[in-house]
Amino acid sequence: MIEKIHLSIMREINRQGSLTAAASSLNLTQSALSHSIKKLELQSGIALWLKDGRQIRLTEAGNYLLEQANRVLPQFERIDETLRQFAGNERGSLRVGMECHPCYQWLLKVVQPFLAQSPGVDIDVKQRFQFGGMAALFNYDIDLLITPDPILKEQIMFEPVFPYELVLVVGQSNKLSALTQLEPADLADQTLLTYPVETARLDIFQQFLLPAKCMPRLHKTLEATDIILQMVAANRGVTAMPKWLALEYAQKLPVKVLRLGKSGINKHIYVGYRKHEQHNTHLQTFIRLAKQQASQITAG
Amino acid sequence: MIEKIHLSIMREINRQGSLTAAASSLNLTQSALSHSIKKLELQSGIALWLKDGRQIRLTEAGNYLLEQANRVLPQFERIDETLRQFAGNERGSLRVGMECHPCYQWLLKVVQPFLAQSPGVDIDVKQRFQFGGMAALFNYDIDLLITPDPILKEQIMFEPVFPYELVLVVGQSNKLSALTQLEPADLADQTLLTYPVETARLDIFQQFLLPAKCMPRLHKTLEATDIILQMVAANRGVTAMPKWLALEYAQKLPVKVLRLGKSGINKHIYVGYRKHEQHNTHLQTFIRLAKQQASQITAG
DNA sequence: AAAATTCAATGAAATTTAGTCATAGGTAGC
DNA sequence: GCTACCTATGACTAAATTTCATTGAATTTT
Repeated sequence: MIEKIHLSIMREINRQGSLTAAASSLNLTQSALSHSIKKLELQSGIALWLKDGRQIRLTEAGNYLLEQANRVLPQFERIDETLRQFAGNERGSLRVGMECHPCYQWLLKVVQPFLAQSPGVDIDVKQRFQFGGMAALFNYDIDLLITPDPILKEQIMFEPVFPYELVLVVGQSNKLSALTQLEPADLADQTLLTYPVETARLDIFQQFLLPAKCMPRLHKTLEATDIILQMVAANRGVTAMPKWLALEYAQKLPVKVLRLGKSGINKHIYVGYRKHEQHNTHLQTFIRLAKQQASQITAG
Repeated sequence: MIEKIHLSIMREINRQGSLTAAASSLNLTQSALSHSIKKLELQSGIALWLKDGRQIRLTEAGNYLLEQANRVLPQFERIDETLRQFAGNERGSLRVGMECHPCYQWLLKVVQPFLAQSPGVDIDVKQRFQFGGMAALFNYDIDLLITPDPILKEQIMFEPVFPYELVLVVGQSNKLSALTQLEPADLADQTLLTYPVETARLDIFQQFLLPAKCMPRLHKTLEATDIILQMVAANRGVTAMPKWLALEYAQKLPVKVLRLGKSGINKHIYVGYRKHEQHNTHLQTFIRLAKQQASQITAG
């Protein structure tokens, strides 16, 4: 069977023009090379060189093997180089899972500087999980989970990166827009618009409506944040979202931002990762950039 | 540096799902494989597998290497297979040199059955030589030389494969067409059409005209046999060619075939090859088919 | 829950392989 | 014919790979 060393030998003898030169170029003695090629020709059962006195000429099979050497060896060199990059943390990918729909805008602002400063590292964002974000983290489907609802587990580490207040957004023509804060009962005659996820994961239900045993008149789900906001602006419903995002929309659309309850619903966005990967460079770079971006938004 | 064995290990562990299974599939002990992968990871400076208890999962770098293994290893398998074909004489190529323009038609009839019976063997025909066919044979530019004029040399072997008579072809409206044979002087008022090669290699000059110190009225050269014959048929000149070929044309065109001199010019086509290659299978196959084809033409 | 089974890791020993050394036989150029 | 250079070969050595024997750990079976 042909081995990589055989291809190297073919190439080097061809480059150098003689066994002796090729041998020293391969850091071998001439003797070693002579033994090697003899064995190679014996094993493959075919002459690769015609040796006429001290001049060496490739046979047809030898020429074929040389061509293959010139084709295959660069592939090995490329593999070596790429592995070196992996080892030097200059290459890799970070698979980010998102359990926080409105965070998408913010994530984009983290991804951009990350890609800029780590040219060899790719980012993949996943938003749908068959068994939830935690399971995805456990199963190595993702490396980082962005979620407002961390589940404490032994092998997973969570860090808060972004404090936010969940607020209600209503159209300016909505009767609620007269208020600055509201109580659960105020939603009894409203249409609530949310992302299409289980109510167990919607804080407006878990932390506001359910404790007060209230429900909105209607609950509709929509995929896209922009469309939800358009609906709210047209007074076709109300929605809950992080204050920083709501304020951004309030600049462009006729909507108003209301506090939920007296002290507001205050939450954090967390990033979670496998504990034993806490020293992963890409992971930490990403988290650092995430916190940085978050503080800019919070401050602004 | 990554070696072929490393790629094989990556692929086999992935295929088999465990070290133990991969080891036996590679005809190694589990221990050997364990040592190998440890060394590989140590050398490359990067973990290729995440080992959680007894279950093995590829890291990102490992997955990359696996992909490369699945890409590169088949190339080695292909190389092995091709070399095996070379060794078994099922592959190769025969570079045929031609110093006999009109033989081209005949050569085609030899090439066809050759290619049919040696599917792995290619034929390359060369007709132009910087320093002549013999030099090409010496320099390994060709493996076989087809020529009517063998030059006897120590290391080159020639065999006659095809006896032929050189005849003159004239148009039916040419005054010479009344004859059945002619003398050198008869060409004194004729235009002679030949291939564009040195007169030293044209037998009509060497063996017919020059000994009698005669010359044709005009000597024109043309590349293509078919065009030469068209010219002859239109009585724009006369030409010399092997009788068997001339007779073929005489069936299709208004031309007549004349003997050159009383007993005609009788020649042989020879094949020459390097003596030490006399047992080369492809060479002998070709020569055998050539003789066979020649005898059919001579008989017919 | 205990026992049995399967799998991977490890150190030491054994084996195989590859390489070196020393030398001989050729070829090309002077 | 001399010299320099190249390749081939056999004996020896060093290095690597592989095996053996054993351990510890994770699953599966009973």
